[in-house]
Amino acid sequence: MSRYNARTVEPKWQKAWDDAQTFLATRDESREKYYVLEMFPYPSGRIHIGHVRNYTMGDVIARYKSSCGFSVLHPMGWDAFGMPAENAAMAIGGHPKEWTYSNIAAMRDQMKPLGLSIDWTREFATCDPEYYGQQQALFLDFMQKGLVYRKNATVNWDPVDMTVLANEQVIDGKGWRSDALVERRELTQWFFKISDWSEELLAALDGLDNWPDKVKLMQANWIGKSRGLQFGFERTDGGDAIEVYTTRPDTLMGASFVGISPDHPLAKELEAANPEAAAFIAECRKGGTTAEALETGEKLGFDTGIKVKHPLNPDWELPVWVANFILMDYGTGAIFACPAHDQRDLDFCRKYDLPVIDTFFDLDDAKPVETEAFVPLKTEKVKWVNHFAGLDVATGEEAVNATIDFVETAGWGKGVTQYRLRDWGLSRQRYWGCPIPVVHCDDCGVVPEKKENLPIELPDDVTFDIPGNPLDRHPTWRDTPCPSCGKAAKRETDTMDTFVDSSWYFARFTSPHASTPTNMADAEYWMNVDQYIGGIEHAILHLLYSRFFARAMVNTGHLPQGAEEPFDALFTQGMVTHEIYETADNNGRPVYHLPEDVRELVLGNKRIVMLKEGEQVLMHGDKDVGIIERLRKENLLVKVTPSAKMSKSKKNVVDPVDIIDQYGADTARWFVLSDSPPERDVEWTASGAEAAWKFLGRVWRLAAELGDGDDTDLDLERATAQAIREVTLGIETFGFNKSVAKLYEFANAVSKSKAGAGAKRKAVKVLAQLMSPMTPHLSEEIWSHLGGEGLIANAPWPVADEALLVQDTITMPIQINGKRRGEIDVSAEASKEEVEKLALAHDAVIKALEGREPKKLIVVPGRIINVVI
RNA sequence: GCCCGAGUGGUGGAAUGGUAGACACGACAGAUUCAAAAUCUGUUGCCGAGAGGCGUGUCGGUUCGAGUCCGACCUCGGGUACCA
Repeated sequence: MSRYNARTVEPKWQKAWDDAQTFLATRDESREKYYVLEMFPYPSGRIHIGHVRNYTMGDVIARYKSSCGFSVLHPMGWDAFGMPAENAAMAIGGHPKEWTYSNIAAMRDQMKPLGLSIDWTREFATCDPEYYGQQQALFLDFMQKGLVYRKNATVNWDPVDMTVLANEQVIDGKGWRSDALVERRELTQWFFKISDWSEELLAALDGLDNWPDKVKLMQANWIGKSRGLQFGFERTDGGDAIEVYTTRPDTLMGASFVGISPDHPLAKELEAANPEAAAFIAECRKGGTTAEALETGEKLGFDTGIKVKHPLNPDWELPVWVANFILMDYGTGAIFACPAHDQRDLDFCRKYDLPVIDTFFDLDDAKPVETEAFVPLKTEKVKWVNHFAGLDVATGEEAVNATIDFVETAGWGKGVTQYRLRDWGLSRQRYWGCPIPVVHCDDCGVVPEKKENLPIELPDDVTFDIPGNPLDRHPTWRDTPCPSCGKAAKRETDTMDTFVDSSWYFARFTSPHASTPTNMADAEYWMNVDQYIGGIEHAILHLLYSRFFARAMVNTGHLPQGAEEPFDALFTQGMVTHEIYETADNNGRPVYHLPEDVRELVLGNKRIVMLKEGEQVLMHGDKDVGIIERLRKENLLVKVTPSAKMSKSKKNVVDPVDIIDQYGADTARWFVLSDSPPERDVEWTASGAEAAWKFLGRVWRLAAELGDGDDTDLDLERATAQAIREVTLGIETFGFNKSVAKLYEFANAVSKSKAGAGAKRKAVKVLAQLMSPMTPHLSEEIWSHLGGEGLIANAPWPVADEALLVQDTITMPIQINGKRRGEIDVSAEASKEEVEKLALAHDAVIKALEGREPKKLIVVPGRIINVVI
């Protein structure tokens, strides 16, 4: 009896699947299709345990659906453009292209041994000219439909490196390399008109029945539909009125000042004319562009000296301030502040000594606002003070509507629906991305490139020794004749946001080598993605952009009608987290280390984590308290920060290759599916892999030691039927951990059963089948050992015998006052009255009643009995 | 700051508003062994000798009955438009 040897068994079955082209996706009109897709990975160079978890889940679905008779599409590719490749080129030399393709090769080599049921003939990388050339064709078609335009937008500008920084590269408002204070600077950028679809993208969320509610809620909040009032404040100096947008027009009587964004046209006028204003606005431009930086930073204001008239009382003048927390992108870039009912406005007014005026109170507590703004829910009734539209007691919602009606009738403002969603800025001043296929001509202006000239390929002869975009300083790449007039002209040097690459790859997989972005017949057959699987971190941007792209592609004839929502069902799996190990460089900035590069020792009750090299600093068997000091001096002492999402930049990643080498792919697969519910984050620890391995060994022995026979066993048949039902249910509801638990139970039941070999044989064959989506190699081996026909991968999914699932007696717990005090066995057909009678005859009930009548007797059929005394 | 989640034994976790802790890890005890590994069997939420009591982040509420529903809070995680 040989031991199960994954090292020889796994490659054997992988070769068998390859030879039989088991996972080749074919457009078979006679069969129903099933498209399962996991979010494709960024080729960082190594797969991590999170990838294994993600792709194993998709593989379980793909293999299960295939067993159920579907024609399955399960592709894989690489989200290959992006900053890390350029960073690597800067840090270690070399070229982003070589770095990326060698990473892809390495990761493919690490993934293949997992035995995933992927159709590798469809593989592509977004940095393949064949792919990004088609993306450029899409861009041109979008452009022709008016879905692309240019406007100014702010970027993070590093004044020392003279380059644009990504938000991630701005640390505490400073450039990551130069350490210089970052400035907000305006650049002309390319945009997709996603805002044309704001209402549509919001409304269509309702139809996404198989998406998690939390994702739909996040997207709805992100789109941020609001109804408010827009009107102008007349200036006392006769200048242009200041248009404001407010979602709380009902608080107009509590207005304290009018605030404008530092990027507001009026602010720019003042900047040119008034040195004090210019100094303040320069101050506002310091720091990064993120909403988080703006919201959490200190709120600063500047009194322009300009006054406006209150629209309801021409004698009431309000000052105009420039305030750094007002966004030019939202509404009109100007607001009025009502400090009594907005905490941020209140803090600002207290700081600059501006008035605070209450406009409404709690129904039974008319307490003036001091340091805490009164901000009840908009659905809560409040008591108004002198409301101009004649309100007394009303909710905020009613008040807003009444106010808009009042103002519209009076004619000095109008109700406006706004969306928070902004157009998608896709320009990046970087090399390693898809070139934007347009040409700048002195005579013709901005001209789209001709489709026959696509792909516009990136030049290979570039260097990364100095900061900035290598395309800008390339000697010849920019030079090209104008596609319109033929005169010498210059190429656009901006490349596309990598979110563009990932916004249509799912469509490209349906026909990955077509000479147009998609092939309609293939797209018609394979779209939509039936099950999309990926991280919750993509809940907003990637998924929203993809929804927009699908609409734009339907609009431009690249996808069929009905593909507007490209993902029928979405599952967001949790992240695999790990502690972060950190030391500091000479400038005190953090340096991160891989888990495999640190060592841990326990000194008394203290856990010390150090770099691997630290072992040399220590003496053999060192228990000295001076260790910490010595390690600190050598900068080998590691600071441990709590678990976070595994990310290459923080280096808190675990290499699954070790587990695969040691135990095999099936163990790794079984391990990542066990225990943790797929949607929840899981803290990675090394223990557990061994347990998975032991279990698989047990299942193998169970099969290998079986004799022959034609006996049957009713208990085993019952257990089999139950296992089929539960495991199937687990797979269909993404409860893989529950399927795994059920399989443990089933395997234990078989191994403990006293039934004959024939009965056990039947049970083990089903066990192998039920395990096959999770541990495909072991299952094939058992299947072939037990004389199963063909590949288990091609065997139809087992069906439970319903008759065996019916129970004739039920155990019902008896509660007394909600606490469990006993149980009774009743027939499944027992009437409520019979159950009541049996319950009242139970010892514990008689004892508790002491001869009295129960106050209440609750019988939930088949469930529980509660006696209330 | 704002939006969205999560919190249950020593650990990962299970539980259509209906027996809290399924299943597994670990630990402990035993069998086997010259011994160990492997394997197998059993015990294992906490307090208590026991009867019993207490237990799902904290506080409050709804209910015959709350891990589950509602309100407030605490902690951790994700997103926050140039990380992917």
